[in-house]
Amino acid sequence: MIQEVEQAIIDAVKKAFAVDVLVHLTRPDEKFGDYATNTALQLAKQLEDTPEGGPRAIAQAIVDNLSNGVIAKAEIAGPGFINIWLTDTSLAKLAVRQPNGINRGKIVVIETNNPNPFKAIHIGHAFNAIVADTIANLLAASGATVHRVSYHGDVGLHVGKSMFSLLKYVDGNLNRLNDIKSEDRNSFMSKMYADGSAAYKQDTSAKERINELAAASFDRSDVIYGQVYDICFKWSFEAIDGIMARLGNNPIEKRYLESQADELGLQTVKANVGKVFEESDGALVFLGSKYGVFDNVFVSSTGRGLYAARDLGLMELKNNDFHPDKSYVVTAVEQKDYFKGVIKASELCLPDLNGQTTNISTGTVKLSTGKMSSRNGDVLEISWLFDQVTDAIVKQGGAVTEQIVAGALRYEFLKSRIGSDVTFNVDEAVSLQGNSGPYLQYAHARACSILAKAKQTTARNYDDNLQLGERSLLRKIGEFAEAVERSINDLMPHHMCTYLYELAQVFNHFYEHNRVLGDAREAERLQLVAMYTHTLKAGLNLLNIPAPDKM
RNA sequence: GCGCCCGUAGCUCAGCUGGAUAGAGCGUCUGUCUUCGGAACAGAAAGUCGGCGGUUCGAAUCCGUCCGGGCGCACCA
Repeated sequence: MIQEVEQAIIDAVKKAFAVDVLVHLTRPDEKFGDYATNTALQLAKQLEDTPEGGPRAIAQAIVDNLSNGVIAKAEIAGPGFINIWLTDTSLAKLAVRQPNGINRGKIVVIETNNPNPFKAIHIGHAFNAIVADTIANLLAASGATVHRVSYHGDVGLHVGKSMFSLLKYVDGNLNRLNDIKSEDRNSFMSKMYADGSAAYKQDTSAKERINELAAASFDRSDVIYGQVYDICFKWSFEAIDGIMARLGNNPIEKRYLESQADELGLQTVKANVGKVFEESDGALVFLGSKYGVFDNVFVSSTGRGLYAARDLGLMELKNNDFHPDKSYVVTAVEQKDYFKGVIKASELCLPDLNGQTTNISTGTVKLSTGKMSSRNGDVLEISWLFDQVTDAIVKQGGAVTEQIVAGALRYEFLKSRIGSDVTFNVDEAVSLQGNSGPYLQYAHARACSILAKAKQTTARNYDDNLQLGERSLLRKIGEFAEAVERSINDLMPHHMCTYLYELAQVFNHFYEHNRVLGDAREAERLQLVAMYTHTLKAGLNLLNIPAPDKM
């Protein structure tokens, strides 16, 4: 349909001016039609002898030569825009169009969560996980075969810090751990890590001890150490999996651990010393400054592989497991430059993986009180946020369901453009009105309730006789595929949120002003409502937000 | 110091391959309720799009510069 309109304009320009143009259609304000184009304005620049009357005259010539069955009306407006109205039948066809599958046949692997064990899961983790999971959905909607994986730091300094506090707490008696109730474990782990971090900073003997405990995380030969580690490791992943499920994330297919990536990464770095990496102060470093990224240590002077080496190893593991065309890693923006370096290094020593990995960075989640820091224990734990949303629903007088809680949280995190900082406002996250997840869910449930009460389900063709409110709704439904395509092209879920919110607004307006059941146009309107619920649900599904029939 | 990002209504944000009167939500104020679900709808007030300069018929959008804020820059992850 869009191509038909574009072609009609191209043909008209050819007829009137004997030149080829690129036509760019936009979706203008509804009062300006279904599509608009500034082709005449562009043409004014391109044509050597501009006709008398300027862009508006050019637009007139185009409109005069416009002939196409899908266009009902074309008008010239403003400095020379051409506004186009489709026939209602064309609009109805647009409304059932499927998005383009631009990634059909491609294999994609994406990390959809990566909180570290031995630390608390906070809202920053939730934010990243929700964004990554939704991007995975978008990739799947574009036709790709998507493999969801996760990656976690199970070894290293942060483990040493937590183990320092944990071993002190346990003091040889494992029952002390077993006494901690499951709902308290996340904050317990958070405290253990924060205490360990503080000790590391303040106390040099503690620092030495923590370094030993960090090294011990690789072999875990000490019996008590191993037992405490295993218990807390299990707790951590129970918490991670539970929270990811509560957030509505799809399950992962494979979990990677840093301890698994370590050996491969270390080998790769060592095999490329002299070519890609150089020795410096006993460490193996990548001199990224030669390539416009910063210098970074991959292997420490003690010979241990660091985070960067493990990321290299992880790339190889993923490649061996899935042979993907693309691999996405969603991280906080703090790691943006770091990833540029790792990706650059990987291009040099793993040429087969060239162009495979893309780092998508999400903005920093900040609190109104300042930046979150898990080192200081200054974080908003995700369970606390679940409770806040639950309370807000109760206050509203609604029935609390996991679907609404998850919907509220997901939508809040997805509705703004990814990449820039997010100042996290709890009151707004918890809001159920206006531009929010529950608003959309409600708008869905309400429409479903009309359909449930309807007796007839006759399908109708729209013979270019739609009433105003009906046409507005159909027009908006017809933008669905474009919204999906926009989201996929940019890998930006917020485009979908914006569209769905507008769609629900148009429906709510329609709902207030047009009686469906018992009206003379019941059949036509019922069909519209059915198309609307179908579209809204499809959009919410893309965001992994449940669309309940009742709430 | 070097590099990257951000600055749009009181608050939180859309809009950025340049285009029509810069749009939402929250908050504030005013309405709608014998009708399909009021988590709704209708309306009002609120903006030098950080400042200045440039490119252009046309700039929130592109370029330069300054101011303000954030992040990153060698053995943490």
